[in-house]
Amino acid sequence: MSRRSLTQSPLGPTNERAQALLKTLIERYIRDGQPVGSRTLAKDSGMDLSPATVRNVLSDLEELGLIKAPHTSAGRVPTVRGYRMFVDSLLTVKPMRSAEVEKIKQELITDLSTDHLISTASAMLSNITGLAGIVTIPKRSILRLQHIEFLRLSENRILVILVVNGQEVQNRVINTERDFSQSELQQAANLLNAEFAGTDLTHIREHLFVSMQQARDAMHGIMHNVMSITDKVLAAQQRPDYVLVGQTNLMSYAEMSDMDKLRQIFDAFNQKRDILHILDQSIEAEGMQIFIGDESGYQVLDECSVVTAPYKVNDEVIGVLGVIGPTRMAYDRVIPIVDVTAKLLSAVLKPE
Amino acid sequence: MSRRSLTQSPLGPTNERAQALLKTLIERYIRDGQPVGSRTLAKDSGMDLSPATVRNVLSDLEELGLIKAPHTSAGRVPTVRGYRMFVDSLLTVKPMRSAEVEKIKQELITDLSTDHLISTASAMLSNITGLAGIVTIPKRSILRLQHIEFLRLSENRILVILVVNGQEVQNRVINTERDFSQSELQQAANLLNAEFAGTDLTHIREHLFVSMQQARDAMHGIMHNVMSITDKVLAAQQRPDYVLVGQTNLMSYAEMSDMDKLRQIFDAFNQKRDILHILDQSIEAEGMQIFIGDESGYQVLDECSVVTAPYKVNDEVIGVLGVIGPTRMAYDRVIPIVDVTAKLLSAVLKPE
DNA sequence: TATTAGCACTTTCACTGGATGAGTGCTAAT
DNA sequence: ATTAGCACTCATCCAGTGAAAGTGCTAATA
Repeated sequence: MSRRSLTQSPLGPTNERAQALLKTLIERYIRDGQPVGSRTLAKDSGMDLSPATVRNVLSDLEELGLIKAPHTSAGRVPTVRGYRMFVDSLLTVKPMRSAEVEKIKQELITDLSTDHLISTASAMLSNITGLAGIVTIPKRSILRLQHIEFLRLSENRILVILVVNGQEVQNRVINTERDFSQSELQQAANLLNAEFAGTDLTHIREHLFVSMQQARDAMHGIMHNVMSITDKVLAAQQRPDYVLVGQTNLMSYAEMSDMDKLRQIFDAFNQKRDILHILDQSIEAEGMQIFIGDESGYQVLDECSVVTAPYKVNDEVIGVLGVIGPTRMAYDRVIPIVDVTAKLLSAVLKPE
Repeated sequence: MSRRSLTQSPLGPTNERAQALLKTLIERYIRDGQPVGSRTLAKDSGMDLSPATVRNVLSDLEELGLIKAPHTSAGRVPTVRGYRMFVDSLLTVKPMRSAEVEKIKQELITDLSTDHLISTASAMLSNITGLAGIVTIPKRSILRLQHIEFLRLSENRILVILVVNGQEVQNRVINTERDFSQSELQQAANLLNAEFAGTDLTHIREHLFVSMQQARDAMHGIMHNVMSITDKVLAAQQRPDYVLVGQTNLMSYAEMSDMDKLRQIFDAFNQKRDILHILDQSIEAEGMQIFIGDESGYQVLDECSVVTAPYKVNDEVIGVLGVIGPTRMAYDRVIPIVDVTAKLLSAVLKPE
């Protein structure tokens, strides 16, 4: 009995047929969003089976929790578990058309600043997939100081300009208790540049106190305050963030027609907290991740899937990108797109 | 006959009653979004009139194009012209609660950077009105150079850091034909800082060529290239932009329940072009502006109103803020909120 | 023993035809 | 000038109906 064999060896050769049917069912459902019935599936499968036979198989699949029927006389629809099996073992990915790859490549290499690069990548993802594209701001754990500069804005505010990794500039305004003259600041900057140029920011912080001791003796304690300022600057780490493009694409899908639901999703995008948490998991996994429906652990996204891939510099993961769309997205197309885009972005970000 | 007198002197004392009824009708409609009928209006007006009388007046108002009936047996709904008359001459604004004013003030003064200030202002507008808040990035026409700095990133890329107006920092990466050494750049920066600190950027550009002539003679033409770089930098003006907060608020309104419409509006927000054009008009007008429905000239916004006010520094308009919401927004509450927020933001931005 | 034809059954969907209610415009009375 | 009265119009709700789609089960079949 097919029912028992499927349970016993869900991937075994005995059920090739059941799996093939599951596959075509999901492909069909992804294509046009309608529940798929036995008759349609029998035709679509190309397996010369009668609808009745298909029905038996569908019944088994339903019992396994891979598909379900919205109501008695509708066709079947994949469940989260169904999609999971689909992407894990049934999916045949469609490689990207080389024209598309080329397009992304072109767009990315003509870009200069990191910030703009991120936006472009997000836009590319969104455009090509027709879903929402998302790219996190890279968090460089190796922040090699190239140049630091202090600028006196007013009596108790100092602008700190940090150039790191030969690419990025960070501006931070900090408040101080006492007034520093521009020449004092200049001195401090010179010292720091001489001492720490090319060093990782975290290293600088560690060594700062040692240097501070020496400096105090040598320079009448003037540097003491400056150093503590520097420490302040280094402590203020940038909070994680992302660039999201094309959320309006989601509005085209029927499963998002519920305004309340949609609003909750958009609010989650603005909130950023939950979304970032999902993306974080992809950073940790260091590989592609696919969250289907409520697998993400967030109720709001229970009709959404998230496909992510980390991007790296020097073999270190510094960010994540991906797409967000309805659970019935075209995984076979989307997965390579996300994958390739991550690789391309990694390549472009590679320090020269 | 009331019909004729209304046409002849639309603001005359003869029609105080018609105007009062129009006012209460609109107020009522703004309150609960349902077409208002003669019976309800008769009660609401507090004027001791029979529904029949009210009907006659409504008939007149409809003929004047101030209200219209969605269908025969529905009540009346204000037209754009009706809203226009309402805000122009019938509206009694509700001053903000001082607690709210205080809240905005607190939020704004605890903020440091200009960028963050803009975001906060936008968020405040959105929160208090329950609509979408929008604030343009200030465009300072007086960009007084405080400090310029060149940094060699690679053989043909230079990072330019501009500090202007003692507040803002602008980073620009430019590509050059030939390689400049850091010391060359340092020289150039020193020269520029000595010569132009405190000067307006546009002035600098004008005088740059004169200085260039002199410099060429004096410095063997090394400066020539640097100067042209500087010119390049100054030419690249920042493109206008805005911060929009709370677009999801719009999804609560029944008139936005049409997904297509909503999507078009959101797309317009992302496009930015049309929205910026509307905001520009408020810059030029130098005062509060209210665009009701299609008055904005954009089809997508035909069920939206935009209330804007410019904000200034030193009596010069440098940006616009406002809210976007459905045409039936609570103008009496919204108008003072936008007005006050603009004034508060102006105050906070005042250079020290 | 696996497959299939046949059939009764269920449920959605689209449509229909009142019935209801809200609101209007007109007319005639005040 | 105002108002009561009334016929009329539309949207909305509801129940009912028939068609379409699809299922599960049973019995026949290869």
